[in-house]
Amino acid sequence: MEVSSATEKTGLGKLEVRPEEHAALVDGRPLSLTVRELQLLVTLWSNPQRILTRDELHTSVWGTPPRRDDRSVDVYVSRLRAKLGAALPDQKLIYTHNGIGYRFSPDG
Amino acid sequence: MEVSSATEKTGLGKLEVRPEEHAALVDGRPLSLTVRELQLLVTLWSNPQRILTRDELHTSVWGTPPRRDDRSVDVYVSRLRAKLGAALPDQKLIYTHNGIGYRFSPDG
DNA sequence: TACCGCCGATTACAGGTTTTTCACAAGTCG
DNA sequence: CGACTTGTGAAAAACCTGTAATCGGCGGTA
Repeated sequence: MEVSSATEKTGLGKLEVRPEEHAALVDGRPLSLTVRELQLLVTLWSNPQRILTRDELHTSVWGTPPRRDDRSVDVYVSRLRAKLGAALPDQKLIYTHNGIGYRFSPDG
Repeated sequence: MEVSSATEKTGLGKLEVRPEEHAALVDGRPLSLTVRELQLLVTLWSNPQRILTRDELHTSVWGTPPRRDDRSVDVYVSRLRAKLGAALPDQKLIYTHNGIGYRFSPDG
């Protein structure tokens, strides 16, 4: 039985993001992300280890700052987490910073 | 009852594509594909795991980018799926990426 | 402890958009 | 002619999106 070299040691798959190809891949296989989900992932992934505010995220994905009490960012983070979690169990990629926003950290 | 060695374990037949021979075979038996259907299959099959836009697909098969609101690619994907599905039940080969295009993934 | 308010996480839902599929007319070629 | 292919239009189905509603955890306070 063959396992990719990425998984055989760590048990963790590898995430690749390819904005030009409209794709996010886990072990070479594309995830089924919607356009918004991918935009959000690309934004987070482009700023690893950095805490992005909801304002920044909304502006980057939707083009405008969020209206007051807008929860779109949270909802899409949740949807993204669900799909990433299904493809990469045991790997936490998106961290919440209370009162501020979110952070993408590939390493932990 | 005899089954080919390819199917006896997995229940799944094997798809071969031979562009030079203008043929697509399932367990050695040629599918009855039209020229366009075969061109489309070859294009998809040549780019496994890659999301191809309608533009790319139309350009590859028809030689020119699609006109606005052209749904030819969708229609031929549908026809291709029907024939592949008849020959290879329980095998999903062509995935839709909403708002973008299609992807050929032999493995799942 | 019990209660409350605050936030983020998740689920539900309605509207809109995109894709899928079917039917048909026109074209091809023996 | 007869069988088949091709591209288009349109109805039906599937999916995406944004908002609202619900859930759940945590901290403060009495």
